[in-house]
Amino acid sequence: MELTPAGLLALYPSLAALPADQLAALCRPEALLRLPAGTQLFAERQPCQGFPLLLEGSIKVVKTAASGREMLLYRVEPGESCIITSSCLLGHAPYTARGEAETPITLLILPSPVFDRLVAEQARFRDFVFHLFSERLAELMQLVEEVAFHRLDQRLAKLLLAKNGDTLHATHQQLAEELGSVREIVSRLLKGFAAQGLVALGREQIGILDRNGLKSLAEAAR
Amino acid sequence: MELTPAGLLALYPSLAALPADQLAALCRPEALLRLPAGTQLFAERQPCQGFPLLLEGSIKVVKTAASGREMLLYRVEPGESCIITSSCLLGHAPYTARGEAETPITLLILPSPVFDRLVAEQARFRDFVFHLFSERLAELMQLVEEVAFHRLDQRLAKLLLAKNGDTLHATHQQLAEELGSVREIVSRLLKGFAAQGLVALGREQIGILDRNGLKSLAEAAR
DNA sequence: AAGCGTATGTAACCTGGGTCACACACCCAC
DNA sequence: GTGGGTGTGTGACCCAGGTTACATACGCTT
Repeated sequence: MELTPAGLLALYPSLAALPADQLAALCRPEALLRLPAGTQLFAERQPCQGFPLLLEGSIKVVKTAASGREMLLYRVEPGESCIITSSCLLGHAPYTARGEAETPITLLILPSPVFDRLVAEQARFRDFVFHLFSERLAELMQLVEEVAFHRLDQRLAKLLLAKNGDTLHATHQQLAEELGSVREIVSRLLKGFAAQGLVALGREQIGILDRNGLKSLAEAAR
Repeated sequence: MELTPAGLLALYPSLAALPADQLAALCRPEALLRLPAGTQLFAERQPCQGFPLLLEGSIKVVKTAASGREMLLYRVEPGESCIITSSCLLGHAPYTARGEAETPITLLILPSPVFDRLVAEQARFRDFVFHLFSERLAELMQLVEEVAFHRLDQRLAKLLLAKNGDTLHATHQQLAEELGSVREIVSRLLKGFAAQGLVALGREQIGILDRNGLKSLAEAAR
């Protein structure tokens, strides 16, 4: 991808206040960081030297249990920032989660001084950063509720609905890892869904047959 | 409580950069908000008109399930801010959790303009705010892990250990609500702890007999 | 002391979901 | 073809924890 100032602003309108020359400087190809899928982003807690903006691809943030089971905390998509990475910069908190590139990704690292100046001078950029934080907080609070109070079939149904498109490509193992469960259970539940005509199962793919059915299952009282 | 500038700074050193007169203005008794225990802070999502600093008391932030079961997400203590409240200000995110004064509390609301100016001009205050956010994020991520992967006895043991002091005053119901469980289970587990000589049970109180024992239980592989 | 409200004990039972141990089934490379 | 890797189906079993339904027990008021 060629990154143009206009393209950058389209993803990050809150950068609008940067002078044109600095914007151009950020867009130089050397400023971009391209990493292959599977890269571990902050497992090794290397000190991050800036505020990362995700331009392309997707990052998943994951907790790993002692047993080896995994669970997705959230994803970072283009237009967002991997605030968790920046948090070690901003908040000096040690994080225990793992960040991993789900796809090949392109990052733009806002150097610390640039970030500091933007936050200090640009109310709009500040709002953007605060917004990122509070979105994540809200998401995590929601996740706690779901894990603590909702049954797995409901969470699975919700997960299926969240993927847009009629058919979705994922292994049962991958779904289990998003939910913090194990493959067998996901298979069992999916079989149940299929028996109710909610989905059609195939190797590495799941066809959504009845969105409304799934939705009502996901929202059922208990 | 009489609030003096020195007292305020002791709790919130990051306010050090405020000019003396403004600091004094914040400390006027009229600026303080005193609320009785049990006050609902942002259930009704009244728009918050500033950034709240907690001076005295403690606030609990709680999720309530459809079934009526509750679960503590985190507490806000003096020296912190109820960022979640401020988040609706900063991030415009709708929150679904409930905030409640656990004890009588004293709040100081930083008016929006003062907050904005501090964040814009004072790197130290900015750091403080970012730090609050990232602490909460880390805590919530930890909580997700515990709820998803740890058994209740381990979480209960950890909870008991977290309270300092040898004996702790709480009903089983209250402990259950912190954990997102129910009274009977907490009673059952506590009975087990007592049988192992880890705790001594009494009406509305629990004596910690063997901290190390509890600790090793809390950290056991599974 | 009678009576009520609140905290606790506790047993029987149920169920969701995790574990184990397989059997297949598909796909691709050789 | 054939054989191995990767995904899936499935049944038997187990266990943590939630539900229901009580029985006490303690402490307070009247």
